[in-house]
Amino acid sequence: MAVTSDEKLENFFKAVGDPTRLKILSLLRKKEMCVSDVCNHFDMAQPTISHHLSILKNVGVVKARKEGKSVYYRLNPCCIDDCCGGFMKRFDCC
Amino acid sequence: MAVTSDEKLENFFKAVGDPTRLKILSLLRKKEMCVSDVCNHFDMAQPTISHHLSILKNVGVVKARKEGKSVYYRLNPCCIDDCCGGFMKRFDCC
DNA sequence: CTTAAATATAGATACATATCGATATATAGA
DNA sequence: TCTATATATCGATATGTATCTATATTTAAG
Repeated sequence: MAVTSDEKLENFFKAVGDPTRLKILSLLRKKEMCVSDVCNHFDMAQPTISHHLSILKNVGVVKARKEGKSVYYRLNPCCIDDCCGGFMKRFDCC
Repeated sequence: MAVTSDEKLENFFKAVGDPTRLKILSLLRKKEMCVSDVCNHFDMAQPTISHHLSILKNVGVVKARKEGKSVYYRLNPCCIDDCCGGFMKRFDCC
């Protein structure tokens, strides 16, 4: 398996090293959700949530799917596997 | 095994989500190093490196040992295992 | 075609953090 | 004890980022 680059790891860890985004990921653990669903779990403006979702999407830890007026976000566990697993492997933690 | 808290994960990911600190961790992969050893690998002032090392130490991913005038830092793989492994487990990535 | 709803983008601002130089602290050696 | 070396701490500054409001974009419904 190819080694995960430092840059990818850095961006991934930066993305998940934020309390709001950690909570969003936990929300998406069981089922996909559209933006307004996610918003309902936070006391933040909608553009703020959109911004967090786009950061998560950019690193690949969530994926988006458009349906009608809504955009549904879902978890992409492969990304977590790649980054966390790759990081652990680098330090012989597995 | 106890679940790793969101706060611990957040601080761990914040700590490793930085290019300088990622590189420091890679340097410590094979052997422990004192602060000035680490400094020799960067084009940064010594207090900056000390600051990065203290962040890594605070989250537990490195440990420090004093010997004479020097302070030696070494990797603590258990912490990586806990955080990355715990995160993967949370999302059924293992 | 017009309106309403869902989401994204833009611009502004406040807060966090990375970095530096100066300096304090601790320790070994003369 | 005095000096030199290694590291940490402090205060200042510049850069990055989270957040907001306002607005643009897209799509469904009437």
